[in-house]
Amino acid sequence: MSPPTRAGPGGVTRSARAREVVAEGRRLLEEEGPAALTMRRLAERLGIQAPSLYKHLPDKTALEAAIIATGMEEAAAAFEAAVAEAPDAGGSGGAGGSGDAGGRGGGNEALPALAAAYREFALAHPHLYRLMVNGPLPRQYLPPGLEERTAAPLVRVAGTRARARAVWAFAHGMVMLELDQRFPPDADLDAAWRAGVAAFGAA
Amino acid sequence: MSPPTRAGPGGVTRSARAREVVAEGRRLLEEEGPAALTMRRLAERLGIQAPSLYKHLPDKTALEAAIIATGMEEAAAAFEAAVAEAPDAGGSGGAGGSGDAGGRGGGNEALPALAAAYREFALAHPHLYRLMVNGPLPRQYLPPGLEERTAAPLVRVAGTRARARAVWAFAHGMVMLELDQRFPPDADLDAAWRAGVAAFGAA
DNA sequence: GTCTATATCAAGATAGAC
DNA sequence: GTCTATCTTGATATAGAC
Repeated sequence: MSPPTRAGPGGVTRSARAREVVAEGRRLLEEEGPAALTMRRLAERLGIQAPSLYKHLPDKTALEAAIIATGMEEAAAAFEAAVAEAPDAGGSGGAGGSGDAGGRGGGNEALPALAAAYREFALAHPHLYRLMVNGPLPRQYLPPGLEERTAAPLVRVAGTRARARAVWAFAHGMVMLELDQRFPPDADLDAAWRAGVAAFGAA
Repeated sequence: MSPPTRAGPGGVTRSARAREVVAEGRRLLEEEGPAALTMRRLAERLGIQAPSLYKHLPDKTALEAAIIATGMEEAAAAFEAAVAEAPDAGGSGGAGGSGDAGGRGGGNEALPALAAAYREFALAHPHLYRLMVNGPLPRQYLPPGLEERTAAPLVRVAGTRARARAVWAFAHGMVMLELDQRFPPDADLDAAWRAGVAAFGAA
């Protein structure tokens, strides 16, 4: 029987064992942070020696790219669910195409829901989020279309691309400043989120 | 005669030589990025050996904190100038205190001016900006009041603290996403900035 | 204020046997 | 798929002489 491989990120075929390695790498990252994500520590957790990892992954950047891909899949699903469940929004699913550009007028709940989902994901996976957004995306190692899929819900809700980028920047900035503890300890971050969402919702 | 020292960051007295070391460290950082900012490379640029640096600075984190302080002073001055020069805004300078809270109504030019100054500073000093905003501020090593002074122009322009934090997040997010090349190469970033500034200006 | 010598640590990665 | 042995690199920092 042929080995149980599947198409993986970037069209690279990856073995089942490789997927286990990536999964353990993600666990290590999420539990102990980026500094702990070394080939040695990962091998230790898998009960093997570090050089053995190179039988499954070409190098560390491939490991990181694969971890990023798992995070983006999850984030995309969470964003899609948030928009789908919000009233007055993309209830028609993703098949409709370009017809319904929400966000016009006042009563759309999709933007707050999406903002909440974004914040929730980032705070639930701080180290993963940082890895995902730090520096240029390793696009050549990611499954085609994944980046677009992750961004799609926001583009739909925001109306225009310019607004989508501005809203993304707001959410990303809020999350990073919160994770980096740049706000005063007594700052009301819920209020800041509301202020931003209100500003973009009003226009 | 006593050595020409001055009060420095955190109230620590620092020698003239130490200030030269910090200045060279900043140059190194800005020219070659954070990975190049090592004690060895810094010493090399100064024409001395790495261990000699420890006669002037206790350790590397103190060096980074001192570099951050120089950046924050410059940023604060730039933000103050931007607000002061904008029409219908803080023309009365910084002495007036709490009286004029701009940003109400429609015609205020202070917010766009401040946003432009923020972007300009970050893009002119990308590595320095990253060092300044990456991770928690080393507040105990910074001159007292510097953080507040840097934030003050935005707080004045935004009206409320919640809005100030939201606007900061937007600007920070835009800058980080731009520096990290997370937007598509053909994205119209000026339009995204305008969309964000318009949203916060309209409310 | 600068030097030499050195301690300590840890990283990514390769070669080649089994 | 895993192992051992090893290479290569590079970092922060200390001790102690001058």
